[in-house]
Amino acid sequence: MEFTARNFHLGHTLECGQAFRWRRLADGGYEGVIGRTVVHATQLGDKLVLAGAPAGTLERYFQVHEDIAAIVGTFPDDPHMRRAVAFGRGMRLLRQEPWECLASFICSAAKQFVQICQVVDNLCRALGEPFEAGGRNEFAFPSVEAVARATHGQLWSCKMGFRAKNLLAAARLIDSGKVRLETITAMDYPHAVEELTKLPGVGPKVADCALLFGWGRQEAFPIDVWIERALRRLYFPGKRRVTRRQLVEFHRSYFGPYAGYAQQYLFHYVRNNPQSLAAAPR
DNA sequence: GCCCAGGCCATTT
DNA sequence: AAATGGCATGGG
Repeated sequence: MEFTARNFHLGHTLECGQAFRWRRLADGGYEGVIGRTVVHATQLGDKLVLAGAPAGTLERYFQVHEDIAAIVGTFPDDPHMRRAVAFGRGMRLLRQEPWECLASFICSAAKQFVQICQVVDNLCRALGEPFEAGGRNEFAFPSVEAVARATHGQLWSCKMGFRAKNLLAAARLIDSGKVRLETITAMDYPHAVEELTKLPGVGPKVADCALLFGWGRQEAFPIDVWIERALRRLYFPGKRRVTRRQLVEFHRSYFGPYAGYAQQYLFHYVRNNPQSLAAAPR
């Protein structure tokens, strides 16, 4: 499957920390699992070659239709966002399967990207549906039911530590119908957050990640330690006692209709350029 | 050994 | 509303 996609940067897209099942191959391409398929992705300029899954699946997952230039054009025009956009040019948000995204981010709390990938891989090998691809055994991301029926010990052995009991309890709440992920789509943003945060291990940050990367909700603006640092040091330089509430008010009024996108560009930038936070540039 | 990592939660001020 | 400590694990 071949697409012509302008303003598309596969590397930034797959390595900016939004998805955890991709690995970079020696030839510069990427390989990852979407549903029950292994997908191979490579890029040469505007030419994007995606193989291994039906075209519709790939178009949706990679959001091929999105006009990144137009989205980036809505960002506030300030020095920090200009640098973030210059650094991550072509990065786009994926549309992941909501449960997989939610469960992965439950496992992400206070862990680094590489570690999260390892835990997610452990989880898939332990509880995911096996399938064969290219002569190799691969594993789908485990279903809600598979996780709900697992034992605490099985999750524990995936090296997710204290997150194990949260993931197990969350899967059981969803499996029993007490929290219904299918209802999230129709909810407005505040209700969606309220519903997701009923799940143990899901606070505002994890809920925002799931809503942004799984449900495509642009109002979602995950505030992790890096984004909090970025907001404070870049947009409130030198000010003491900036409250959480002020940060939320600021980002909701400042970043525009694609705030979630802006957040990801900023995150990717500061995460890979820590010096950008050392002394606030003007 | 220490500190921190794409947090959350209960408890305390 | 904000601070604090606990919760597991691994890397610098």
